[in-house]
Amino acid sequence: MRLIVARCEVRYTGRLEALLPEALRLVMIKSDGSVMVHADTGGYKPQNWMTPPTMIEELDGAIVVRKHAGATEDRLDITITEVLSDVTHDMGEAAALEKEGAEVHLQELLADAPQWCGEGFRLVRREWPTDIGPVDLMCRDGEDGWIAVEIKRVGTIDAVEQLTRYLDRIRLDPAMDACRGVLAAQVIKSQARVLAQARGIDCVEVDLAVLRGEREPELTLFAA
Amino acid sequence: MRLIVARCEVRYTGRLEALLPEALRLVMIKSDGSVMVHADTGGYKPQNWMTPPTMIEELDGAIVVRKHAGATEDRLDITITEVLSDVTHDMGEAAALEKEGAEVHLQELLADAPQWCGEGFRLVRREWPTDIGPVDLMCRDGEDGWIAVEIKRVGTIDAVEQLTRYLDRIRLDPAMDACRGVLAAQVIKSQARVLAQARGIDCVEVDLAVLRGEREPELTLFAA
DNA sequence: ACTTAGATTTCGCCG
DNA sequence: CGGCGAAGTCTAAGT
Repeated sequence: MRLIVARCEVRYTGRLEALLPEALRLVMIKSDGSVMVHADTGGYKPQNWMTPPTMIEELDGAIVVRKHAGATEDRLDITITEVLSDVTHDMGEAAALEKEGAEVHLQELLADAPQWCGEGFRLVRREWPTDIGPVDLMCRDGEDGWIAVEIKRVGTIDAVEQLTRYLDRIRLDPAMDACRGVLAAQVIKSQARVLAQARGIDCVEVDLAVLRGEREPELTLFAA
Repeated sequence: MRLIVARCEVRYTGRLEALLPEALRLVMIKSDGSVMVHADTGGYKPQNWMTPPTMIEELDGAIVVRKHAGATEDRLDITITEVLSDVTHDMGEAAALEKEGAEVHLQELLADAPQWCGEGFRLVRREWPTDIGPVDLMCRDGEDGWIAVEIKRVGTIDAVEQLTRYLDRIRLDPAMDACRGVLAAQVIKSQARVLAQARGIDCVEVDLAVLRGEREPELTLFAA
C-alpha cells in the first residue's frame, strides 16, 4: 500500500465530471489497483476514487488512473504540486472479515425457527423459486395454508413492493391462490407497515438475541 | 489526519458483530472523528470503520471508538500488537468537490426544455408535492393534459414502481384523474421498459450532450 | 459480460 | 430526530 500526502488537484471523467481544486490530501493506492483520495474531513467516503481493475501511470508529478467502463473510459487525473510524504508498506494478505447479523444470518435463524414468523408455521423450503426471483422462506401454517415470508434487516416500502410482486406470481397457481405474505425484519418502518396492512401482508419484527436464544422474549402480561 | 500502519485485531459491535483477525493494516483517523481500517486489498471499502460523531479513546496499544446509535451503542475495538508507522499530518480544510452530471443536473436541463420528455410539454412546476413525496416534474401537454415526469440517471423497475405510486395518489384528484406518467432517464433498463409499458407509462431516453446543446440530436430521416 | 439484490450501505434534504 | 431518495453508490452472487 502506498500512502502519499500531497498538495494536489484531482479531476474525474466518467459517469460524471468532477474537479477537486488544489489542496492537501491523502492519496491511497492499494496493491489491487484501488485508488482513493481522502481529505481530512468528510467521513467515510473518499473525495475521489477509482475501483479495480485499473491501469495506473505516473509521470513527473502526475498520476493517471484509467479503467474500462463499458463503451467509454473512466479516468482519474491527479496533479501533484507538493509532496509532504510518500511511503509504501508491504502488508501481505489481510484475513477477511467475519460478520454476523446480516440478512443471510437472519434467514438461517428464521428457517430454523419459522414459528417466530407466525403461529404454527413450518418451513417448506428456503429460496422458493418464482419466475421473478426466489422468496426467502415458503411456509405452511396449522391449516396447511401457504405463507411467503420476505426477510429484511430493515423492512421498507420497497420490501413490501417486492413481496407483493412475488405474491402476484405465486397466486397464479390455483393450488396457492390463497397464499399469504409475511414481512419479517429486525426493524419495520412505519410507512412500510401501513402499505403492508393495506395489502393484507403481516409484519413481524424479530429480535436477533431472542432468535439466537440468548435472551428471553418479552414477558407476556397476565402470564399464567 | 493520523495514519497508523500496524498489526492489529479489530472488533465491531453495533448493527452487527464483526471480527477482523490480527493482520497488517492501515488505521486512518480523520480530524472529524472518522475512523477507517483498510487492508491493502479489498478495493474501495474499509474492512471496518466508524463514521462521525465518535468518541475516541486510546490506552496503551488499544484504540476504542464509540458512538451513540439511537438506543444502543456502536463500538470499534482496535487492538494493536505492532506499530510499523504512526504519523500525523495537518491538512487544513480541503476544498469540496464540484460535480456535474448528477440527477439534479438532468432535472434542471429537462425543466428548461420539457419538450424532450414529450411533444408540446410545458413545465408547471418542479418537485410537485404529493403526500408521499415530490414528483420531479409536473407538465401539461398541447391538450392541457397533465403529465408527471420521473427523472433518473438509470431507469430501473424501482423507478417505475415509484412513479406508479405517485400516479395513484395524483389521480385521486378528480381534476387530474387522467394524469399520464413519463419516465425520463439517460439509460432505461429493458425490464423497466416492459413494466412501464404494461402500466401505460411512457419511457424517454435523454442525452446529456444534446440537452446541453453540445450535440445535435440524431438526424431525422426524410427531413424536408 | 450483464443483472439483481444486499449493505454496519453513506449522504443529503426536508419535515 | 426520523423518513425518503440519490449515489460515480460498491460488492458479491447468479446467469
